[in-house]
This record gives sequence, structure tokens and C-alpha cells, in this order.
Amino acid sequence: MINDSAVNEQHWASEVGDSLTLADRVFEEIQDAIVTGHIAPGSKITEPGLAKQYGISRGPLREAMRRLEGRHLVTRIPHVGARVVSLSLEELLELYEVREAMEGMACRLAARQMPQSGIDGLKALLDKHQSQAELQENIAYYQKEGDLDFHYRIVQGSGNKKLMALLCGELYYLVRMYRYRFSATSGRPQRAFEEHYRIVDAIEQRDEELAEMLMRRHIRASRNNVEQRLKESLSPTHL
Amino acid sequence: MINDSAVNEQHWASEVGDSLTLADRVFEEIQDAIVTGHIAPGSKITEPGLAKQYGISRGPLREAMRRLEGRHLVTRIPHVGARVVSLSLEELLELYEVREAMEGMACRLAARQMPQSGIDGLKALLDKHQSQAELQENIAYYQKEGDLDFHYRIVQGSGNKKLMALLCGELYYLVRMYRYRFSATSGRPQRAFEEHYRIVDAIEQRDEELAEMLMRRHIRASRNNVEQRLKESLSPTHL
DNA sequence: ACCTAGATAATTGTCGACAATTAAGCTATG
DNA sequence: CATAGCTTAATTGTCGACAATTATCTAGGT
Repeated sequence: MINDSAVNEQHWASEVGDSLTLADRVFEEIQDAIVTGHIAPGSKITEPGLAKQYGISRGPLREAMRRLEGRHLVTRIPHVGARVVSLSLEELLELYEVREAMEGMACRLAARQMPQSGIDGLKALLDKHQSQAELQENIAYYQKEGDLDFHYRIVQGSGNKKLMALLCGELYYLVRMYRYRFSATSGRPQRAFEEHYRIVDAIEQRDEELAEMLMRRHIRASRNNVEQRLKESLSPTHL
Repeated sequence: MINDSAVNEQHWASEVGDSLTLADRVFEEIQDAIVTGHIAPGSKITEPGLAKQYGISRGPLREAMRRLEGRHLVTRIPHVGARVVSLSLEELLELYEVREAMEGMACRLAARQMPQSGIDGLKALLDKHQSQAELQENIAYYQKEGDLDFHYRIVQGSGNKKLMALLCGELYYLVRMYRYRFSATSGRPQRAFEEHYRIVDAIEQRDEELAEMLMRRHIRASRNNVEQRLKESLSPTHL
């Protein structure tokens, strides 16, 4: 669960009121169900159905759905209903372009001002991934959540709260959603690992220009990989 | 438990259901009130107060507030209340960094695939701005909404729907919010106009690399301008 | 057989009321 | 005089009921 909303550092935000409300709980549950595909993309969702399924009234459920609407996870038409956002391949490729832009900037900022402790944490993460890869064990983890961990940490290291909110709070949910939908694992673990290593190296040497360039190239390569796989699966060259 | 009602492609894109609901109407009104500063940033908002003010019940109002929460325009603490997002100068500068990344990418994509008709529209817009600037008339418009129009069109020209949704649907509301808050007009109309002109030129020549670079430089210059003004106003060198 | 019009059913939108929790005010005590 | 604890008030959270709109089904006509 990536949802952290680590932006509320206001002075009035004490430790009071941590009891989650029904709408908040159901919001996260439905969001997870959408991301993991338990609720099919493009499917219509009815208020009485979900209310009964989650054992709550329609009031909190509507609030949860409005929050999902604000995050563009469901689209709604007045007096008609709401359905889960549908995922087209074009939009997946578009998402990669957005990530290239934003994570490239995040990587540049991380190279500028990420604390050394964060860089050490990144290197430790890479070592862990390497050992896992050498053991040929749990590679799926590296290809999926582990990759996201890496990118997540760099965005955190940028120190730009708006960037963190956008990437970690919205885009990464979509990334995981596409992964569940298309099983879009990178399919190039060794290559991606080397690219990760070079990115960390550029960050440690405080080379902003190189760090951004490598991150953009890394994401672009991933995008091209997905695009190529897609064309293969669509063209009837399976003999 | 994946329900598969995603296949029934009913006539969803019809023109039915355009009657705005109360929650939608109030959502837009409150959003506008926040952006224009009619509701002070950081101020606490109570449900009975707003409900009475807008003449609706608390139900739809809560839904509208949950949508605003999804867009990060209000922050809420369970059982305590909600307040309008506060605007710090650091966050304004961070927003410029996000814009530099995303609009830079948008400009690159626009150079790649923006139709010639859109480019002609951009040039017409520049001509209009030029004539307004020559007449020394309504310069405030150019510095505020006109500038936003220019950037808005380029983002549209990128053809990337995710980029358009993020920039036009969320970021630009914040941009306008900061303008109302700090009266952050660019303060360099002639310079900005020339930069706009060069950007359109690069797009027309389909020079992706140059287009992105010029846009990023343009936004970075605007950011530096704001940062410098801010330091001036904070340092007591007003003699 | 196909399309149209009306009746029925289901879903969405809105409201007021009640319970739960927090904030504010007040009294008593050291 | 300040503070701890209680009492009261205000706000948030939740629910069920009713109205409005839309979708579905049925009957009738060309």
C-alpha cells in the first residue's frame, strides 16, 4: 500500500482523529479492488450493489466514489451512473511519457539535494535486488513491486512535495493497475537493473544532467519494450 | 471475483444526463471560490456553514468536499474537519518545477504531432497578444489569463490525454490560485512574448529537442523571476 | 417483423434525523 | 491564579426514507 499522503505536516495535525471513517476505509478498499483488477476496468458500479457488498450505507459509499472520481479512477455521468476507468494501450503509452517527464525531473532534483542517507538506502536496495536476481528467486517481485520501490524512493528523494503527491499519490496507482491488467512486467530484468545502478551512480556524483537523462532513457526503454511486445502480440506472426 | 460487465458496450457516449447535480454545481462553485481567494487559504470550512451558504443539504456538500479532497484542494482530518490547502512559497516554486517537466514534454509532443491548424491558431494568438501589447492595452490580461491560454493550447496540442488531464485539470487551478494569492504576474511581458514566439517557431519546424528546451527554459525563467521578486520583497532593501 | 409509446422497475439524487466524537466553557480544587 | 476534570455545545459521521430521473419491459400499431 503506497498511500501515505505524507504532505499533511501542518501544525494543527496532531495525533488526534486517527480513527478511519467508513468512507475512507471503503475508499481505500475500492481503490485497491480497482487497481488489482478485482473490479473489472470499464465495468459499471452501482451504489446499492457496492453498499451491500461492503456492508455500509449509501452515504459514505457515495463520498468514497466522489473521491475516486476526483482521482480519475471512476468516471460518472449525472443520473446515469459510474464506471471504472477503462485502460487502453494508447493511454498506457501516454502514461509512460508522463512518467518520463516527471520522474526525469525528480531524478534531477534527487541528484541535487537527496541526502547521502537516502542514496545509501538506494544502494542497499540495489544490492538486495542483485542478490535476489542472482538467486533466481522471486524475480517477479523485482520486476513488479521492487521496480516501483526504486522509482518511489527517488521521487521521495527529490524533496518536491507536489511531485511526490502526483507521482506517488495518483500515477503509481495507475501503473500498478496496468501491470495487473496486462501483466506488463518489464521482461528485461538484468538490463533494467544495470540502468538502475547507473542512475544511482549519477545521483551520488551529483550529476543532475546525467541523472535526468539516464532516468528518462530508462523509462523510455521500458515504454519501447511494452510497445514492441504489444505489436508482437497483435500481429499474427505466431507460427 | 471479477465481474465482467465490461463487455456490454451500451450507448454510453450519448448526450443524456447533462443536467448538473447539486454536488457538481457546488463543487465547481467552491473550487472557484478557493481559486479566486474568496475562501481564504488555510481557513477552516464547516459543513453547516457552507451548506447554509449555498442553500443545499449537507449530503451533496460532503460529496463536493470529498471531490475537492481528491484534487488536493482541501485537506481533511477525520472527526476534526477540513480546511483549504495553504500556499507556501516553497510549494509555488515546486509547482514551477513540475510544470517545467510536464510542459516541456508537452511541448516536445506538440512539435511531433500537433496539427498545422493548431499551430496556426497559436500564431494567431501570438498576433493578438502582440497587438494588445503594442497598444499598451489590457496588458494585465496577457500577463495573466493570456499566458495561461498559450500554455493551455500547447498542452492540448500534445495529444497526450493524461498530460492534459493533469495539467489542465489540476495544476492550472493551482497556478491561478497562486496568481490570485500573490499577484504573481510575470512582470516581464516583452521577454515572455519573445520566448513564446520562439517556442511556436520550434514547434512549426518540428524540432522536438529545441521545442522542449525552449519551453523548459521559459518556465525556468519565470520561476527565477518569481523567486527573485520574492527575495526582494522579503529583504528590507526598500529605500 | 420492426418500430413506437406507455407502464413498470431500478438506480441516482436529496433531505432530515440521530449517534459519535471533538471542541469549548465552566466549576472546583490545589 | 492556574489547572484538572466535568458539563455543555458544536461539528462530524452514519443511516434510512422519499423524490427525480433513467433504464427496462410490454403491448400496440404500421
